[in-house]
Amino acid sequence: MKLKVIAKKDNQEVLNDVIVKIRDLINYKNLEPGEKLPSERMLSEKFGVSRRNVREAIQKLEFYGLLKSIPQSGTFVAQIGSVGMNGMIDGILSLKDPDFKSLVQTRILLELKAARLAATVRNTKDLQQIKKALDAYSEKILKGEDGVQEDLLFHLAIAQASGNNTLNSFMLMISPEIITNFEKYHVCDENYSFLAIQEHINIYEAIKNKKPQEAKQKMKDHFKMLYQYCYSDKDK
Amino acid sequence: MKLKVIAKKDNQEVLNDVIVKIRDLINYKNLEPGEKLPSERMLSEKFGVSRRNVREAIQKLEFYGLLKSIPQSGTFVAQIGSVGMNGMIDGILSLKDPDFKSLVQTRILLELKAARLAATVRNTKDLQQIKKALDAYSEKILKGEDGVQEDLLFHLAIAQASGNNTLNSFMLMISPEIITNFEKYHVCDENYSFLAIQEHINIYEAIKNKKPQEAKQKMKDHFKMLYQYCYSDKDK
DNA sequence: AAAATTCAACTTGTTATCCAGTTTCTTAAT
DNA sequence: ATTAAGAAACTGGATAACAAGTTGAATTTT
Repeated sequence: MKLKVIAKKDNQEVLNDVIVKIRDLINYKNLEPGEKLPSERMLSEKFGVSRRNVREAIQKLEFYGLLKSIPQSGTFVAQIGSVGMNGMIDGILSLKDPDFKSLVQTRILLELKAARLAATVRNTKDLQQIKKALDAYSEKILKGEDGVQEDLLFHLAIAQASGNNTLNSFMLMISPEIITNFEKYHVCDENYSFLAIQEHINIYEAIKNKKPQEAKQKMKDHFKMLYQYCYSDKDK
Repeated sequence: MKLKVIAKKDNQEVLNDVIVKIRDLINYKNLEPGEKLPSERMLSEKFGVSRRNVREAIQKLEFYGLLKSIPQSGTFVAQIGSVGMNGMIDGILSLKDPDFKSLVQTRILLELKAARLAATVRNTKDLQQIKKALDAYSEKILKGEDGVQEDLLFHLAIAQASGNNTLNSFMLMISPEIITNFEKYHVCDENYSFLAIQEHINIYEAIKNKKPQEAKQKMKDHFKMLYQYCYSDKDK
């Protein structure tokens, strides 16, 4: 009979609803940067949702830097005016889950930069970490085993060596998705993995010798196969 | 007298502690991808922290794709092996708040790519949005007002037009930090803002005419001043 | 004996309650 | 009238209790 047609909105939907309502409230009340929002309790009552839902919405907006919660005091509008606030919330609401193609595209972008930066500012400890990951990968592949994880760590070590926090954290965010997709599509077959060892060595050497442009180029070579692979047939 | 020296660890610290303990537990128990962690209650008891702290840690690890919580069932290790898991958690724990320099560096990187992509795949609606933001910015500046937010929306519209979800969400993440820093350091003085109008127009035209390389170059020109500005004196 | 079923013990997610500071309004003293 | 002190009401955060649903073993049926 399915009488529950109306019932039980998805949690994601109610979260977005609350975000919209908070946005509308800020607009309606003309709340300016630094001003205080009504308390969580009042909002939950006004919106007809649980306080938990309100908290989730606030935390999400806090993640994107639009609100700022202060314990035992209140939740405040960040130093972003009405125009920016509305534009950003629209953007946040229309965000879709990333597709594999966009992931790879962005990953390559980040990694080329990371390689160049790492070759410029890397310190001795960074280099050791990269070398360690490189050796671990080689060992795995030469034993005929799967080296997806060691491959990832090699790239993460380079991101870390880049000294760019933002870039590094972005790399960490996309890493799991990359791994699972790689394993799903079996991107790294045996031939590829074996060739990749030398490519890794090339990248490592360039970083070691502090040659930014070369590091970038070697990384580009490394991704060439991946790029073609992803854009040939596996791109859905 | 300050007898509370030992007391009240920072919330961030206890969160990281719990993450470390979860990592150690996974290692100690040799939990493999797909296997189930002990329940939140058991973990909170074992670790001597509240269940809330455990939930926070799990949610953070879930954000980075390392765990997966399933309602009324349990929390499971993602399809990432021990090596990758440990490496990523180390990376997550050693993440520092991004500095302004790394933000700008990364922003420029993302925006050059976004401009190129937008010029390739933009549709009519995307273009309208960009135009709208462009006009709003011009209007503000010509009235002698501050246009930081409208400037941001212009760039966000391009990121959206790029069709790259990952890139777009990264742009949204760094936007508020960019805005507040800009306003703090008064990056956009009147002269700069006025010149920026023409630069925006140049970028828009290139995207409109579907000329990727030109779009990238115009974006680069646009950032030239910003780049120099940030790397001259304001770089702490 | 094997398969289907029931039920009790656990699981996460949600709601309600409590807590430790903050803020603000009242009140009293100067 | 002004200011300072104090208490009461509020606030976000932490904790505890509850609900909804899954799992798996014990039990019944075929």
